[in-house]
Amino acid sequence: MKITLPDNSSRELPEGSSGYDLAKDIGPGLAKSAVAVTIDGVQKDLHDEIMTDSSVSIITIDSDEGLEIMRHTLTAQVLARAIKNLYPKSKLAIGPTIEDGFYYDVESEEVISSDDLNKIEEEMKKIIKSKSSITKKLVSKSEAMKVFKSNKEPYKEIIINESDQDDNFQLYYQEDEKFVDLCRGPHLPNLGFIGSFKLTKVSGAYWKGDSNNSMLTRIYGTAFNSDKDLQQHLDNLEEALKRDHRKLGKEMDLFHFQDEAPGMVFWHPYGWNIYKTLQSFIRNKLDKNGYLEINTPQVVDRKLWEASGHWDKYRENMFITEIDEEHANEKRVNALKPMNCPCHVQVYNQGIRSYKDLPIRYAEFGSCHRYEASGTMHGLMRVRGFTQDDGHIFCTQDQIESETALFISLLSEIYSDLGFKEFDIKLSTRPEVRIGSDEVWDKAESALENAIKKLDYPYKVDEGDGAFYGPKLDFVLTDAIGREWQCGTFQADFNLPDRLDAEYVGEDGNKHHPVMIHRAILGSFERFIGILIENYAGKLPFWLAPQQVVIASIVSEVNDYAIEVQELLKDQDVRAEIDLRNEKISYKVRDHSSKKVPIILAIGKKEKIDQTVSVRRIGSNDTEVLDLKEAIKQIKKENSIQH
RNA sequence: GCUCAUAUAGCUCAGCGGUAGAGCACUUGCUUGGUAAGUAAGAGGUCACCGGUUCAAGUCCGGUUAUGAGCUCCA
Repeated sequence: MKITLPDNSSRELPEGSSGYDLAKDIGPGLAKSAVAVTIDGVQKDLHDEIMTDSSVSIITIDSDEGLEIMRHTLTAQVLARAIKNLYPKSKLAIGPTIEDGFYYDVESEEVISSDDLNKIEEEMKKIIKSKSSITKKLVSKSEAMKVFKSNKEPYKEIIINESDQDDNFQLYYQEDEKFVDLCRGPHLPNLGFIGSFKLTKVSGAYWKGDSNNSMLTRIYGTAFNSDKDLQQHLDNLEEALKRDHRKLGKEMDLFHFQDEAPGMVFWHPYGWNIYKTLQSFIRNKLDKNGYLEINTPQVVDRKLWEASGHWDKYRENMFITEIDEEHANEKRVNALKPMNCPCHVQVYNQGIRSYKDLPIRYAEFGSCHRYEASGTMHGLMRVRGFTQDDGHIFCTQDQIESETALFISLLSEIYSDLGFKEFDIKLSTRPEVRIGSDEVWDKAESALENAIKKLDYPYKVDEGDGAFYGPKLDFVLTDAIGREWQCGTFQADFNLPDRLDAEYVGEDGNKHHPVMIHRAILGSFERFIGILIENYAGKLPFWLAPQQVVIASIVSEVNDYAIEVQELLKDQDVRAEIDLRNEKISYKVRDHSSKKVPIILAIGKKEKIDQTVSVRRIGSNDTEVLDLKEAIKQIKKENSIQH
């Protein structure tokens, strides 16, 4: 039979040859590092027989595919077996690979906690030491069921039962045949290929990811082909930990949380300073882009939420308020707004709108409250009280495309100014359950799509992921360490204007419902500031930094000069502070460096006499002595780059 | 909301049945020092909250609240 290789060359091999035979035929080095094969695009075990002409490529251990197969074997054959050895009563569920690692879900009567990971790792090492080969048997559905019934593995039975295939269930065994796992394969040919690994954490996870199902114990691990790669990965995790905005927020004295108000931020002066700077930056951009800023109530009668549909669909996430009966002369139920949109429609509805008024772009730094489930909160990233850079555009269907284009260019300008040069766009189209005619959806979807195309941005389409009320665009930015954050959103809405009776008088003299577009660029200030802190590891760009310059005196006799420098900087709207403490300069440098102050100006006798300053920038160990006037000029310039 | 873990001084953490500890930060004294921690002394705690076991509970047990890692959720 004829085997075609990836470089389009071909070889003749006898029928029934395996990938291993092929590798051997090509060269001994390849045979040594081969772990699996791809036959006509499908991954197979290295020793699977090939019966017909096909195109085959060998997967080696050092390839990405090989690494993934190694992780897969590690979890399904080694971790699973180790768990069964240590916890014989446990039931195996599933054990897939994930980015950088793998996990295995098991049901266990005994509690397995992170303290037990060492013990499990040791057991895994014992298993690996055997360097056992891995073989498989192909069995029918009924045989597979029999095997796992006798092994008392109910989750495997469920998996087999729910499968639509009747034959070719793959059972993988190690040499001693004391352990068997059901698996789609492929696996390593033997355990000698297992590299360096570490179990990282243990947590709960629902069977099949459904919160109605029972909670299983999930054991996570990470694995690489070499110790070096593993260490690199662990170092990266540590680096991410160093950037944690909750840790930096404490160190930089930006904000805190406390028990009495879970999920609500107590902003400290420096943190609030970042917030204010960011807000005025956004406000300025919105003003220039035709938005009209408004402000609407926080506490609104349930009647409006009933009319908008939130009372029905969103109530479990709403903070509902009641007025103390003793003091109230009327009983009414209010809710803290979880969204601004219904209130924006109320503003729109005051007065009669003409098609000539459209588009109307309302913006609000809308303070919202949502009752998030307790386990979901996470620092500034997921809170219960937050402020959106929210906006609603009321326009005609024909204006959707031009509004989309305007929005995207505003968004990309803002992201770029904030240091995020690239972002991805995701277009979500009509879901199965939706309102509005197909004709309207056609029009709206193509309006969004055309706008992106004309701006020549790449985008992905997520079929069926739109809201029931209209298609949407999501904007995902990538931070300095490669993590993705969905921030911006642009959602057409055919529903709410109708429900809340928003209308305009058209050219034809008749009343029509406008399209309403919900849009945000940052998402929420709280979350975005969290993202900024982590992206910059606390070292915010000069214009965003809460303390921009600290003037540190080296000896007390120059304190008056330090104050003079501070005043000059303050005159230029620079946030400058002085440090006149009776401490050594190295102490002061350490202190302010750890607080991520962008510029430290050290001042001693020499500087006072020469009317200079010694400039030290965060992230640099060098200092530069500059003429005072020149330094102020430079700092002023730096502060104005983004505005 | 679910699983597991955690909660001790302003911060980071040790203590794990027998009268509460360290480092840093803070206050005071000495020190005026040239770019990431000078030095000595002092002050600082209902050991998250409620209950139980015990002669005796930060310490063991139960509950509550919050936090962390995941899961689920985030029209």
